[in-house]
Amino acid sequence: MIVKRDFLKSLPIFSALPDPILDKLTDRAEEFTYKNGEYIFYEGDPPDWLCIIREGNVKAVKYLEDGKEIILHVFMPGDIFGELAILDRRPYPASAQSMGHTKILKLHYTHCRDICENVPEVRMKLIQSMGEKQRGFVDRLETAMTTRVEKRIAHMLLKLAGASDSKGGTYINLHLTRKDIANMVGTTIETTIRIMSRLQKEGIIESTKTGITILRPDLLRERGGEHE
Amino acid sequence: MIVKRDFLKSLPIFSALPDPILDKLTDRAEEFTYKNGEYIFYEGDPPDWLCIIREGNVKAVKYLEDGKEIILHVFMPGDIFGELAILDRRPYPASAQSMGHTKILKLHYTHCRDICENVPEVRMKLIQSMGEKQRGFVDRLETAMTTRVEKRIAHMLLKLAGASDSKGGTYINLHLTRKDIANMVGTTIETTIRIMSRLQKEGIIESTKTGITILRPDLLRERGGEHE
DNA sequence: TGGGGGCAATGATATAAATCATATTCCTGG
DNA sequence: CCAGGAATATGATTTATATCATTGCCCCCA
Repeated sequence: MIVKRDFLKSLPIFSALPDPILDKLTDRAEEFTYKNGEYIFYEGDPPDWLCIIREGNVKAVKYLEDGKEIILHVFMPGDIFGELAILDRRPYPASAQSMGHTKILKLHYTHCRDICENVPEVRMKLIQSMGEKQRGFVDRLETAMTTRVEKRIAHMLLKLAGASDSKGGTYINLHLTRKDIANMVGTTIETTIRIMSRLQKEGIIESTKTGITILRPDLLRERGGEHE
Repeated sequence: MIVKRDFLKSLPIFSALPDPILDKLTDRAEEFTYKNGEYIFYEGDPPDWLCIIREGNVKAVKYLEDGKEIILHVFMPGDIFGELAILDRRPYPASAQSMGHTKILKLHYTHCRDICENVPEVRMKLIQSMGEKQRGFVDRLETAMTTRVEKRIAHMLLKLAGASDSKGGTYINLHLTRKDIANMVGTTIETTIRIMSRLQKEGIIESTKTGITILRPDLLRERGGEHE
């Protein structure tokens, strides 16, 4: 399985790994495929797996008592999630749900914990990625605390365009439904549809089946930043 | 300075530290005092210090372009903040501001980084505390994404009461202004005042100069949880 | 000791967004 | 290839909350 090995090697976290250890890791990494809407794990599950996205996208979701869904984060190909599993052994704080068809590499925590203990570079990378995540949450909170919904959506779109690898951060290579967007910014589907339609009519964004293009990042930033 | 040493020893993170290392650390820990509103550090500062609260409270704040303040977190006595300084060396993502009079112990990152490298127990504790923080953010986001302001406030009060060490989690030992509360849940001062007054009139909470008592946690939970 | 600035309180009004209601289109799985 | 559920769209109505405006209080310090 040369391809799997190369994929692991290509990840920043494992790039410094000596070959023999990498081989063993490759051996132990199990690949799974998921269909749209399937869960990789549920909130509260014992955190036994560290997951890496090979293909597709995964959303971290949480459900309120009234059934309302909150999307905490959208993971991209190459992203690692569930890394708390290795570091602190408490239950997953959210569920991980497949968006469309995905391929996920899973590593059992016992395997990578050893590596993490023994290879300082891997440990460092993992800690750095936790730091990244924390900064991501700060940003996420900033979005969520903004009152006007249009601002929240604008902020979120710009952020996603930056994260999704694309020419100049203007294309969001993701199939997001209006419901997804609503659950990311904490509003209703109807409001999201109205605002997205307005942004589209004004020529600021273009929304297709495959993704969203930000035609005028400048104007969108204005929407996201100013106090009207 | 026996007292300072004992204080450090009393912290979970340093409790496993061998005596000689603890002594050295005690020596290197500098104590500072801050008045209400003073900043311990600013967003964007180089993250040179790990801070521990000896007395008082500190809020982690961020400012939007329009000057609006967002309170990300309120730290309690014994809490550690700025720990990203040791782990990943990127600028602080938020400012730390003193609430009332505080005493802060500061450790330069070079000093504790060595300890962190060499004493696995300390490293573990630190990573665990990062995990805690991440879970805290998830919870924070959950609050922020709730639409009704009353729910958000109820959720936040219950959370604070749990964090603040008090008999049965019904007393918030903190001087929060209505503005603080507004900035924690992302609303205006007026709306906060109205909702807090209502909750007080209904006998659910009691607000005094020194803190807030939750008289009816059950009713508050209802407010925070139900869909009206 | 007296003023002044921050904080709480409250009313009136405007408005953004939730809610309710219905179509229409679009996929997708059988 | 068809049916039916999901997603998009749009209108009407209600409601929560932002916004504007004013007042009084308290406490801090000059």
